[in-house]
Amino acid sequence: MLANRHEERRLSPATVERIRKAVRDLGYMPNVAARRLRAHDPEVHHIELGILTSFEAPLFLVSRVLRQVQRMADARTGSGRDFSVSIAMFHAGRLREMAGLLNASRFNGVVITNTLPDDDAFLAATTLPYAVVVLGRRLANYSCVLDTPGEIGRRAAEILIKRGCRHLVVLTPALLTQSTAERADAFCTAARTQTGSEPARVVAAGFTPTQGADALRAHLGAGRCCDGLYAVTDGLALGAYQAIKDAGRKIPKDIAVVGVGDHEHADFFDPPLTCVGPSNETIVEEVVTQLFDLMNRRRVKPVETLVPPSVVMRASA
Amino acid sequence: MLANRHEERRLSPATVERIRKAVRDLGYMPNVAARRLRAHDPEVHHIELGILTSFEAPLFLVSRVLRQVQRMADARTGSGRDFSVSIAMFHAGRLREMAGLLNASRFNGVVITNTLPDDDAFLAATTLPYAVVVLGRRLANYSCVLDTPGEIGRRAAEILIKRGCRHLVVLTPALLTQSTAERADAFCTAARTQTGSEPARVVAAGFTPTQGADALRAHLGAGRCCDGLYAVTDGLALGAYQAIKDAGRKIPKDIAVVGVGDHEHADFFDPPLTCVGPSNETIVEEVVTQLFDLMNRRRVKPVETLVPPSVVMRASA
DNA sequence: GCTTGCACCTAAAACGTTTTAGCTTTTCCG
DNA sequence: CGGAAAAGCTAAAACGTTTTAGGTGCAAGC
Repeated sequence: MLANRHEERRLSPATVERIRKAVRDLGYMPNVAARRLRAHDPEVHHIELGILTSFEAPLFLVSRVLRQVQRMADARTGSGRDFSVSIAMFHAGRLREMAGLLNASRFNGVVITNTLPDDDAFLAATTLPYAVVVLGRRLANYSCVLDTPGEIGRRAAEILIKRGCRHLVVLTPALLTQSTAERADAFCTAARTQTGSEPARVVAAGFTPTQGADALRAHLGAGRCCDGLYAVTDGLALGAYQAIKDAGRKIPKDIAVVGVGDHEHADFFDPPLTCVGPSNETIVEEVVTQLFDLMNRRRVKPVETLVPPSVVMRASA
Repeated sequence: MLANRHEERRLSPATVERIRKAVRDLGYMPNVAARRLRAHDPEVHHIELGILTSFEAPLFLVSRVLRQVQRMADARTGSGRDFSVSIAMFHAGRLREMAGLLNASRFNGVVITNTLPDDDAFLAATTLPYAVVVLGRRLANYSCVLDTPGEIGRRAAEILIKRGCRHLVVLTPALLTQSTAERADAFCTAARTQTGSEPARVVAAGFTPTQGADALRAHLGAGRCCDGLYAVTDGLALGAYQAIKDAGRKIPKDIAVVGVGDHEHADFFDPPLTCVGPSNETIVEEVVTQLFDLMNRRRVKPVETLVPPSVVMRASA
């Protein structure tokens, strides 16, 4: 019903009310696609960008990507172009069910992240016919931006070993993504070759601090010795802090801790968390550049970008 | 170009490549609105829901709202309905510039939050012709869900006073939203009437822990006495922790701290943060219920819901 | 009684895409 | 070389909405 334009169309209040009542009675729900099609100015192309992430994953990196995408979009808006940017979520492992992905009727370009193996299989099987950048997974048919989990794990081990730690522990969630698994493996390999002994693997039920604390508490409680910890996620590191303090140990004197820097406030942990992990700044920059390059056809073949890790030494190791 | 259906249409590879080249050369960008209009099954109504927040604001509450909206949407999907849910961001104070809001060509229903006064003025002036729920602001022409900042501030003061604190401080950002301003005022009023003296107001440049730490450090450094602190935002509380510890004081022995519980990990702060603030669980539930009620026309007149504060006593006060 | 202006109604066009059907051309096979 | 199948081309219809244009009826003003 005339998106709110009854005034300039000089409809009488009675008619407006009559229409409104009919709308209510019929339970009418307008079709936004039709409205947009009709309403838009034929001169300007409307471009829809999306950042696709799973419900389960944290939004720290995603929101940084969104902000950067919007910044680029704002810079290019005007002169026949006009962008909408949004975050959409899928149930982990069920990306294929997301409406409008396959028939390209929802986005002109997307950044996809936090996928599970099922999602990766889906993506690998069908090349989506628009601009796609995958963050954190290697898929041959798409442009990907990846951290280097092997190097991350290795450098985390080095930091702890250089401090003199000899009894290492790696704290991981039960469901490993490709990246976290590789980080943990590389950490163990590096530790084994340099100290001669295999680090203990402590497995938490999930990603939350509570789950991390529970897992580590059980490990420490069993009397195992531990003087250096690598947590593959900052949330887990935060839980580990609590378990360590509860056990009466000091960070970093008794147990040094290294995290990955995927938490907004890692430098306000107590003590501030030393991090070896993907360089978020660079990753975001790279992802967004590639997305726009793809849309402008400046690039046609998919590329794979490896972003070297960033190391931030703070007080925890 | 035929959303990836060249195989079943039996186009020769040569033609496909020719078309692809033409597409590239022309810089063609498909119109998703047109595609959707054409592609969708006439039997099923597609409903588009959005959560609108400002770029500057944290996503903690927003992501909880999204998850809850999606849960309701999933439960109602099927039998002629089909939902898409997304987060869209506007530049704080410039909500009016967001494309498709005024002409209702983007969403069938929205939750709006983290608005600034300019945005509120815009909303108050034009009644958007679809389902709208405003979170955290009082606007007569929309359904609103609000916390009770007055009560929050008052109870925060009570907690500190009951502990025996007499030299109170309230830590706020420079740009106050309606809620944070009311919280701080109520805190001061309650403190004044119960202790007889006015709390000190410490103003941080912004919302980040760093800014909070800087502001409080300056205050403590100036030798002012302080034994109880209320931070109107958890981010600020986190910064305050650092400043307090740097000054060699203990929490809560020397300075007790109360936050608001808007941070995901407030119970993993060291010591865990006592919070008096909006009850996120209830707020999210209420917002989403109202959104769906509006869309189903179960409710027609806007309502205003006040959500009483939740108090979580932890170790910091 | 005639004009004027207002409120309302109706029909048709337009937005950009995909699908369908029908027709023409090319290719393949014996 | 004839015929069938494959591939290509073209035109038209459809998706749901808003806008435009044109028309009808009614009241007010001369």
